[in-house]
Amino acid sequence: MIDPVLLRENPELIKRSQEARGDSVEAVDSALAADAARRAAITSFEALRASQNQFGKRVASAPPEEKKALVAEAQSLAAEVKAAGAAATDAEARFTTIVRTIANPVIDGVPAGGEENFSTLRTHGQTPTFDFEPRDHLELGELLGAIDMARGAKVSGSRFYFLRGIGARLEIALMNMALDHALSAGFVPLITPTLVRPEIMDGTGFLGEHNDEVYYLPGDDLYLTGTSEVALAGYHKDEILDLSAEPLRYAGWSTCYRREAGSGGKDTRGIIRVHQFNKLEMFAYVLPDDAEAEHDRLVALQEDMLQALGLSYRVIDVAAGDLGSSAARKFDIEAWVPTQGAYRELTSTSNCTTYQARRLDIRYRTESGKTAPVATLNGTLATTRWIVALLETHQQADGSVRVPVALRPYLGGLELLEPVSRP
RNA sequence: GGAGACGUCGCAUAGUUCGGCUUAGUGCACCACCCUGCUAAGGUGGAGUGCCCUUCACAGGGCACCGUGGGUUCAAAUCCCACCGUCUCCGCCA
Repeated sequence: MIDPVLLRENPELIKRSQEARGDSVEAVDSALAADAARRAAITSFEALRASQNQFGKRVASAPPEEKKALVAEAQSLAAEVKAAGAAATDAEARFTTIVRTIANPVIDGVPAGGEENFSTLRTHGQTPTFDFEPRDHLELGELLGAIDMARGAKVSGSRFYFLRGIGARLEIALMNMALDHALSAGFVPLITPTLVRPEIMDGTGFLGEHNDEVYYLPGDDLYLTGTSEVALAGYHKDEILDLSAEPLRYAGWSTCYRREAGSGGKDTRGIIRVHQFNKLEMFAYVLPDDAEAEHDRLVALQEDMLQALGLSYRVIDVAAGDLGSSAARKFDIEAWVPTQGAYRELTSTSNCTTYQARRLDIRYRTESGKTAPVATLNGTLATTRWIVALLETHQQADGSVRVPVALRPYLGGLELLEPVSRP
């Protein structure tokens, strides 16, 4: 949720952000009007309530023979209070409904516009070239006995798969490498719940524009999370954190579930876009003033990983219209996928500033002793999808795949993935 | 799944029987000051969260909050209902 004080004091800033995102600018004026109505309703309710409280004291201390008359008098006042209370509640709800449609104001420098309006911050590594016709990740995965899409579909439907043999080991290796990297950067590992309550899902902002993407279990009123960010953000819900010494940093390890509802026909081959995958996610709770520096730090950690794996990539500053409501800025790292001749997203890191924390009521104490919402940030450190870039980038003419040096310790020293005879 | 107990201001608790004397008492911890040659002990005072109003500000006033949400009532921590959570016992269990 945006800061209501900012809304009141600097609506123009929010309007500019809405404009850059391609979201409703009028929503800002509606929210201002709803805020004024809400405050007026609260004020009149509280005045009535105060007089009712006073009256209650008179009734309590009145002699029995006067009580009856006083009670009769109080009844009409009670009705007024009730009506005013209901009006205040309604006005509050209307304000909340409108204000929650307004996305986090983007940070200066974020490019305006939609998906294609990103700006490239930097690229790293030569895009790989081959003196043979490169195989795509699924063909390689099948040769290596690593990926089994057909049986995944048999058991669970399209966009499901089995990782087997070296494929399964590869994923575990990647996750462990990422975990070690996170540990050395001071992150606390957390294996998170993947089923969460509605208020947690809602608090993290995933029931808004991502609603169609989320698996829901009506029998239990629980949601399957599409990223451990949800549980990691919910972890400190309703708490006042001490961030004075240093930020709280967590590395969440979880399976992620996504319906991929709007992506029919897109990326149907292989494990690029699937309903279930594993991810190691970084999450940081920091003081608002430190958020941008932390954001840079998260990207740097991601780049370390991609560089260690010998992948060619670019870092992009995602355009305002492609941000998602909670993020004030988002950096994606996209790795080169040779057979697609394109960069594909491997990581994403968002600075949600105080937007997510305000909804989840996660605060810290300022120097004056007041409470204020913290800033939250999140970012990918490894996912199943990385296998795609890894296999394609390091493949050789015979279908074997070289293992990057940094990954070898996680595969028992294995240097080469070789085709198996019996897939 | 069944039966029962419980959920109060950071922690521990009182208050719930019989609704108003609760602006929720007490102890510990915390902060400030006082006192004592130092320390310990003691004394006095302060202190929660959110929102609204007045104010340049300092500050002041008000409303709400006793797990959450409803209800009854002139009035709810207290009565009623639902839900959530914790614990105990029983049942079930890949």
